[in-house]
Amino acid sequence: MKRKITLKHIARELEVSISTVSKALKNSAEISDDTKQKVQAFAKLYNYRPNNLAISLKSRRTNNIGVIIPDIVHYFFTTVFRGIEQYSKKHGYNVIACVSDESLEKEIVNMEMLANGSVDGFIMALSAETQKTKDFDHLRQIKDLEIPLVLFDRITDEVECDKVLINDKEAAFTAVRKFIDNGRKRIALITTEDYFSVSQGREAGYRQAHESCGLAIDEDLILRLSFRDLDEGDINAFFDARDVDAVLCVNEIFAAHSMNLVQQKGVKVPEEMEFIGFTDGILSKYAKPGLTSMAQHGFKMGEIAAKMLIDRVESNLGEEEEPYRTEIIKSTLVERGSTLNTIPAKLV
Amino acid sequence: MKRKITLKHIARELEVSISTVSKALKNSAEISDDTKQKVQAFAKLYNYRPNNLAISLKSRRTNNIGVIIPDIVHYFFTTVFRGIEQYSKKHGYNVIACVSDESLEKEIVNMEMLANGSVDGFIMALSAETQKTKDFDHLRQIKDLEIPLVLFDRITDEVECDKVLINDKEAAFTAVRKFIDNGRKRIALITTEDYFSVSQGREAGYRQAHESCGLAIDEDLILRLSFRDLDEGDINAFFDARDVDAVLCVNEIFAAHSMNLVQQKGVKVPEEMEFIGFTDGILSKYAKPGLTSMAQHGFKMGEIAAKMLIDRVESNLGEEEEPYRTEIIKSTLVERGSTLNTIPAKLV
DNA sequence: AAACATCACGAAAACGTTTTCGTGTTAATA
DNA sequence: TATTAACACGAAAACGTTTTCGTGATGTTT
Repeated sequence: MKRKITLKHIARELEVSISTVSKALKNSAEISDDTKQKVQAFAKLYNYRPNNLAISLKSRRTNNIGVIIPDIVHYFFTTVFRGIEQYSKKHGYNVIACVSDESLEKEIVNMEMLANGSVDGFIMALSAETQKTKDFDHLRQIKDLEIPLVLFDRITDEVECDKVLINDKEAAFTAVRKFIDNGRKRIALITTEDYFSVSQGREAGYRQAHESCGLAIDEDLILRLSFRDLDEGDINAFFDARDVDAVLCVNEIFAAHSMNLVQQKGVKVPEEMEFIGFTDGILSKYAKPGLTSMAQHGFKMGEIAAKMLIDRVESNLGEEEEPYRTEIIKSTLVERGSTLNTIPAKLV
Repeated sequence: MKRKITLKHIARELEVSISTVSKALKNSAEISDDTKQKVQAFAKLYNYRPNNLAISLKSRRTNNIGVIIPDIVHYFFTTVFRGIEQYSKKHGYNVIACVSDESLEKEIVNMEMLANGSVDGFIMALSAETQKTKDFDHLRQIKDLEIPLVLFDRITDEVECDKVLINDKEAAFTAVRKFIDNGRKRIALITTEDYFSVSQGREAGYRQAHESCGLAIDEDLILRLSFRDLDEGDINAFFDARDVDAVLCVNEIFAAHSMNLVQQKGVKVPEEMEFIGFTDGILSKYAKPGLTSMAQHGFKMGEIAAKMLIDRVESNLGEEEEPYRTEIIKSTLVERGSTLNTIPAKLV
C-alpha cells in the first residue's frame, strides 16, 4: 500500500506547522483566510483525506458497529442486518459483520476480536449454543467494559441491556386463533429444541390460544426438530402417525418443507391442512401455495436496534445513564394461499 | 466507555518502563524471566488486551477487509459473504460489510469511507448502476492508492485486478443443451437488462448452445425483466403469447416465480415445460417441483476471493508485484423435479 | 509613548503501541 | 586490575491526528 498524504506532508510543503494545517482544514477562526485558502487548495489538489485510525485513536471512537449473528444465510437475519447497515451508514457508522455459526465459542472469539478498540458497540442475536448453555460471561465482560450492547430476537433475561424483539407469544396466539376460527381442531406445532427464546415464546402463545378456546392440547402434536439438519423422515413419520388439520411452524423453512412433504402425499393445502409460518421471507412468497406467515419485520428491527445502539454510544459521552429499554415490534399476519378464508380474489 | 488498561498503566504500577512491559508481554529475550513473570501475571490479572487501533496505526495494517455487495438479501451474495467471512476470520481478518443497494453513488461513498485506513483491501461485486454507466473511476482511485481489490461475479474488463467468477457461458450452454437433449425446441430465456456481465455471459451460452445444434434462435423467446420489480403481468403476457417448452432463467427468483405462474395456468412442470434456474439456493430447493439449477458455489467463491485478497495484502509487503489472476469456478448442474429424465427414483 | 487586545501561528502533549538504540551493571576474560 | 561481553532495561521516535496553551507581531486605545 502506498503511503497516503498526511498533514505532515502538507505542512512541510507549505512551510507551516502541522497544527496550522489541521486548523486550516477545519476552517478554524484562528487561521487567516490567506493561509486557509492555500492549505485547502493544496489538500484538495492532492486529495488529502484524514486517516481514520489516527482520529479514532485520538477520539476513542471508531464509528464502527459490531454485529454478531448466528447465521447470515437465513432471510430473517439478513433483513435485520440490512436494517442495521442502512441506519448505521446514514449516521456515519460502518458495520463489522461476524457470524457465530450458532457456536458459543465463535461468538466469544468474535466479541474479543472486536472489543479492543475496533468497535463502539455490539448488536447481536445469541447463538443456539449460547442459549442452550446459558453461558453469558462474554456479554457481562462487555458490560463491565461499558461497551454498549443491543440484543435482538434471540435474547436472554439474564443480561441487562437494550433489546429488540417481536411479540412472539401474541403472534403465535394470533396464528393459532386463526386456525381455530377456521374450524381447525388438530393443530400441530413444528418448533425447534426448546432452549430458543423465540420458540419458547411462540410455544407459549400456541398453548394460550388453545386454552383461551377451551381446546385441549395434545402434546403429541408438538414436533421438535433440530435446527441444523431437518430430517425428512422425522417429518413424514410425524404426519403419517397423526391426524392433523393445521400446522404452525416457528420458521419458514420448517413450513415450506413440511408443506411440500404433505402435499407430496396428496394432502390438499389449504383445504385439508392449513399452514402458517414465521418470517415472511422469500420462501413464503414463492412457496406453492403461498405461505401465510407472521411477518417479523426484520428491516425495522434492524433499524431500531441500530438506533438504540447509536443513541447509547453517543449519549455515553453525556449525562447520566439512561435506563435500558426493550422495544417490541408487532408481528403482522400476511395471508396467502396456505390458509383458508383469506384473500378472496386470487390466491397468490 | 470505560478506559481500558494500557501498557502505561502496567508500567507505572510495576515501576518499569513502557518498553519493558511491551517486550515482556511478547516474551522478548531482552527481558529477565523475573520481570516477564511479574508483567505477565499483572497483565493477566487485569485482563490486558492491546488496543487494535494503536497497533494498526503503527503497523499500517488494519486486518479488516471491506466487502461491498449490491444486495445482501439474495441467497447468492449471502453465501459468498459467508465464504469471505469464514476464510477471513480464520486468517485473523474482520469483515466490514457494505451494501451498495445497486447504486453507484453508495458504492463510491462506501469505498471512500473505508479507503482511509479502515481496511486493507476490498472485495466487491459491482452494482447494477455501475455496470450500466460503466463508471469505474472509484475503482481506479483505489488502484492508485495501491489498495488491493478483488472483484467477484459482477465484474468488468475495464479494470485490472484479481477476479473470481463462474463460467457463465458454459453453464448456460450446459443447461440449454440439456433441454435440447430432452427434445425441447422452443426454449425461452428469462434474463435481466443486458448490462449485467453475468447475464451477458449466460445469454451468450444460450445462443451458442442453439447454434451448436443448428437450432435457430427466436429473439422473441428472450424476456428481459427489470431486476428491481418483476411484474407478474409481463411474465404472464410473455407466456400467453408464445409457444414455449423450456425456460432458462438467470436467477432463481425469476425461475421460481415464472414456474409458479405457468403452473397456475395449468401448465404441467416438467412434462409440458421444463425449468432451469441459476443459483442453487433455498428457493430452488423448496420450490414445487424442486428447481433444477446451475449451482454457483457462492461459498467457495467467497473463500477464494478472500484468499486472493489476503494473499495480495500480505505479499504486498514483500517482493515485486505478482500478475493479476482470474479464477473461474465451475458451475454444476443440480437436477430436481423441474426437468425430465433426471433423478429416477423420487422427484424431490 | 505606554498599555493592552487582537491576530496568526507554532510547540508540544496526548491517544497506545512497537522498535531501535543507548547505557549502566554485572560477570567473564586476559 | 583493566578490558570486554552479556545482560536487563529505559529513552525516545514513530504512526497521524486533535487540541491546549504560549508567544511574537501587529493594531488600538489612553
